[in-house]
Amino acid sequence: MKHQVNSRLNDIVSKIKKMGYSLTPQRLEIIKIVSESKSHPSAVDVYDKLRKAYPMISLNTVYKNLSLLSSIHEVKEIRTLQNSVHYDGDISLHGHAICEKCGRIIDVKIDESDFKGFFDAKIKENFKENYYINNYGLEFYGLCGLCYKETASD
Amino acid sequence: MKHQVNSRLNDIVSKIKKMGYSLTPQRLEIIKIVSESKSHPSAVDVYDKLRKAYPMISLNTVYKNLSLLSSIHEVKEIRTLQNSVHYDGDISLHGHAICEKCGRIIDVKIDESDFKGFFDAKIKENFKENYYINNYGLEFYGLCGLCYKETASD
DNA sequence: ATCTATATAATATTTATTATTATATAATAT
DNA sequence: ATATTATATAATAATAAATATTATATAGAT
Ligand SMILES: [Mn+2]
Ligand SMILES: [Mn+2]
Ligand SMILES: [Zn+2]
Ligand SMILES: [Zn+2]
Repeated sequence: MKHQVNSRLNDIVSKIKKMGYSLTPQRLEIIKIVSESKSHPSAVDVYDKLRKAYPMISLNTVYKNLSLLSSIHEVKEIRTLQNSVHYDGDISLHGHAICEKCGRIIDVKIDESDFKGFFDAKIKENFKENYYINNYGLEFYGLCGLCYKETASD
Repeated sequence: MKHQVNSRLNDIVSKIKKMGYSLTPQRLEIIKIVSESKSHPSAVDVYDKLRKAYPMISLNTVYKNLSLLSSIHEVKEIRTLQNSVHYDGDISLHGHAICEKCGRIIDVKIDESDFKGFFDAKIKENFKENYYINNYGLEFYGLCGLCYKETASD
């Protein structure tokens, strides 16, 4: 719902400002696109959307800003098997189902209690000392609904 | 121990043959290297090791064979944040801790009961119909022991 | 031994990403 | 407001991993 999207946007924007980065129109637009998207776009996908509002935008600028957002942990990078990086504006706890054929990425719900019961336990038993974990990834590779149907009908 | 490594090698070799692929010396050597390695090598890493025995080996051949092994699910591809593909000859159930600074990949133990309790449950509740999962990924991103120490002493 | 299919090697090309540099704009101070 | 400075953007060039192409070599089959 709109309300949540906006608060997410505000969170990112205020973090950007607090950390001393300037808020340019291009940067704001990139933040909007990536935070509102549900489709895990690549840098080029973001670039293509941007060009409507900013026809002169440089792809480099997109990469720079997505890297910035990633470095402050406001977007998550996802790597599919067709080896380009995709960006997720939803940094909440969840996993991904990645289609090995078409590359489509869809969200997989994980709730907090699952996390406590599994990830947290794994971290505790595997990384006792001198190891700092600040992120996790959970992926299910296979065939998405569409590609599954195609394969079945061969 | 040696015995297990050899049976693993035999498994792959017989699968290769059964599927109708020919077993060339180069291919055998690549299978040996990747199935015996514990360090999750990249294609170039494998290439460099190969050159001792086969100075004329082509990098393309390495890529082709690693892709082949991946396609028959006898090696797993791993992507680090520095965006090159690494190969894991150990296809048993386990996760990876990936260092965001140096890219080092180390194994994280998961036992079968954990898997049943978590992955399997997630698969069942998220992918009811028309979705085929044949692989999973579990990663912990952070700083490895060495990089952690470095950062701490800054 | 010959034939045919497949694998390899050498080379060229593609594609995603990063680096460089010049220009423009935002934040800040005057 | 204007000038100053630091940062961001745009245009361009460079890098590096992976893939495609083609010719040669080799494995497996006849
Ligand atoms: Mn997501
Ligand atoms: Mn491993
Ligand atoms: Zn698909
Ligand atoms: Zn490290």
